[in-house]
Amino acid sequence: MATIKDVARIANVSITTVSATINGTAPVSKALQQRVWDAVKIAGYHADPIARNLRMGVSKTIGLIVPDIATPWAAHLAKAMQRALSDVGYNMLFASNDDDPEREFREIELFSSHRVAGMVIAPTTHGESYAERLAEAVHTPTVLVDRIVENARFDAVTDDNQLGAQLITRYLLKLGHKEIAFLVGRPGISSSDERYAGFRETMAVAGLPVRDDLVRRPVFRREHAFAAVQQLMTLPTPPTAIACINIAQLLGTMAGLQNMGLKVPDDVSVISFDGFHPAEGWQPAITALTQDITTISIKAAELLLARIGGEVDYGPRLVRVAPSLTVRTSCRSIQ
Amino acid sequence: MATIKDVARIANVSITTVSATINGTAPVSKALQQRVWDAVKIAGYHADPIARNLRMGVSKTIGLIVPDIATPWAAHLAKAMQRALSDVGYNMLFASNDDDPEREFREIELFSSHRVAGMVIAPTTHGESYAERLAEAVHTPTVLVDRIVENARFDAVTDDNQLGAQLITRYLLKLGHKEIAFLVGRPGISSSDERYAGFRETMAVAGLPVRDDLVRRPVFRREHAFAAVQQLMTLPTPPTAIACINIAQLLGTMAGLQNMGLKVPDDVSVISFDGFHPAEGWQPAITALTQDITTISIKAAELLLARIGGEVDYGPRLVRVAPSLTVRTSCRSIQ
DNA sequence: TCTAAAGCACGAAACGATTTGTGTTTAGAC
DNA sequence: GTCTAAACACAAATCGTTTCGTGCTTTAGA
Repeated sequence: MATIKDVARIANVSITTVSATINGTAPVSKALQQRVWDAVKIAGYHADPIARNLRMGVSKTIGLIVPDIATPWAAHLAKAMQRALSDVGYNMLFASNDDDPEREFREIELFSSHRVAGMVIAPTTHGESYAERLAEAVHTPTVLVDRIVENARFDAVTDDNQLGAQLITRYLLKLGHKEIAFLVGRPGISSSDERYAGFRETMAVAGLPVRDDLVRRPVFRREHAFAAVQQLMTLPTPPTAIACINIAQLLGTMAGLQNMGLKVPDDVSVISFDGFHPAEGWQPAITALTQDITTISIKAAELLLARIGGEVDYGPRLVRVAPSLTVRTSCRSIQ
Repeated sequence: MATIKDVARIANVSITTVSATINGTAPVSKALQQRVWDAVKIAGYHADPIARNLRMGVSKTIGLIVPDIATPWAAHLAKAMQRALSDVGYNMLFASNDDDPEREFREIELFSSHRVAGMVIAPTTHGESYAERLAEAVHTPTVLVDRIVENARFDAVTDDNQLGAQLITRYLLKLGHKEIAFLVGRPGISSSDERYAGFRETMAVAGLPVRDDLVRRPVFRREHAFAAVQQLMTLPTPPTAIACINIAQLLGTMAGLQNMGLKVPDDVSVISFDGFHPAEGWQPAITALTQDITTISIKAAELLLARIGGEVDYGPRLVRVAPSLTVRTSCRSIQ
């Protein structure tokens, strides 16, 4: 590969001049600039990012860390993020950690040692004093997405869960549902907590009670939801609708209902906070919130680039992205 | 951060000795080794990968390039690949290119400039003289996955498409289907060609003709499949089963059938080469081939690491991974 | 006891870029 | 026709490693 030295030799100038020309960091006469650029073309020169990185202490790379890259949500985020960032000259490193905080922190360490310019993290938020550990581990511009970390000093982009809960709850109420089962996720996870709180609030506003026996928790794995559904549907007064916090729950719920021979929405309505619709042609089509992952990515990229640019004097920022309710056919009207 | 210099100072030895101790590249007396390791611990030293990379010309990083990271297939591959490689101390860079060869080659360039130790590429295989371009662009150990590039000088891991075609065709025949529609993909894409060839062969072996009007091509986007289905199902003698090469086709097919008010499998059976089953509880559950992505990843990692290790004297290797047929409920027996 | 070989430690030179400090022109003002 | 400041070009230092070449100590064998 051609080095800056080769270019200098071809253009018959010093290395310094080549660098100054390319980066525009110092005045260079028009004539020499031309010679340099010609030489660059001849040599087919591209500055070596590694050497530049070593000298400058920072790279044109962003690290993305998600709990599970194999989920549609994370895959979409990765794609959208990459698009948003490659446009401005960044490339991406990514890592997936199976929701294991230990692996997560190892990945942060790894990215840091590679001197990434910034990170986007969908945090696991598990383990004790998570916020402190995170603050200690991260020394580079970083924006958190999806889940909220209490007391974190980072910018964050997340769903407007309160709005989401309102949309879902009001929709069910409008259809005439009053006995609504709610599957709460892992305690301490912001999305779960906020969604549940929003649900209770909306029910309260409507003057309706929330039956304790219809709230199940913690339910954050398929099997939990599977089991919870069995119990719910054998109650003396079973729910007429089930609200799922996330996809794992939804999958467990559907499997559980099928296992009991119950049909959606004939026997019970199902709604989900986390969009999951395989495609046209499959039944049931789940009525669910749709997250605007593209917007989330763009917002996250904006926040991150601002921090990297260093032209910010504000504290941690929290951006809420509004979800929308996509009505399909998994909820029926009961009058 | 602590540098090797700090460690040397603390241990009161030269930088050379520290490096030799850590990497075991030169003999160091027991006593000094101890001092060095102690100093390493005290300083909390980790060798800077960037500096090492610059000096050695290679990094402990593998690049993964796929057409679309948002597909379940690619997401799984990414995850499995990362698991297989992080175990042996590698980390991953990844990129997604929307099946656009230009972006693909830019990504190869990018990875090369970052001096990745090797690459795993699910090639787009589009454009003229693709193999040549690839050979010219890639100068580092690389293994191709999924699609086959004719005349490529790289190791490759791909499905055993012939076996897959046999499994699918025989299964349909066993159920009594004789009028089988086949949606062929983009011409020149190995997986598509091989699958179609395998289908014809199996039909021939069974002594059955392949009706020309039931073979549709090229069909590689949803809309194509959507349109193809409309035509197929309005033929005087419509097919009793439709075989889809990939997920895009399957989705288009299902949408098309729904659009016509046709039920699967009551009105027509559907089978796919590319596994797609949303989850338990959804209908129809598509009978499809299941690829063993974990095995593919492990094989790819093996081939790649062998090349990186440099202890190989063999030419390009092609590993075929056998798919299995997962029977669900989208095909009915017709007698 | 002497010599050759092996073992061990180190200084210095890479790797390929950016940046600092220094010196040399050139242009404009008086 | 000086003088001053701005413009311009360059050599050398630097980032944190690995590695080559050199020389000093041992140790083993004759």
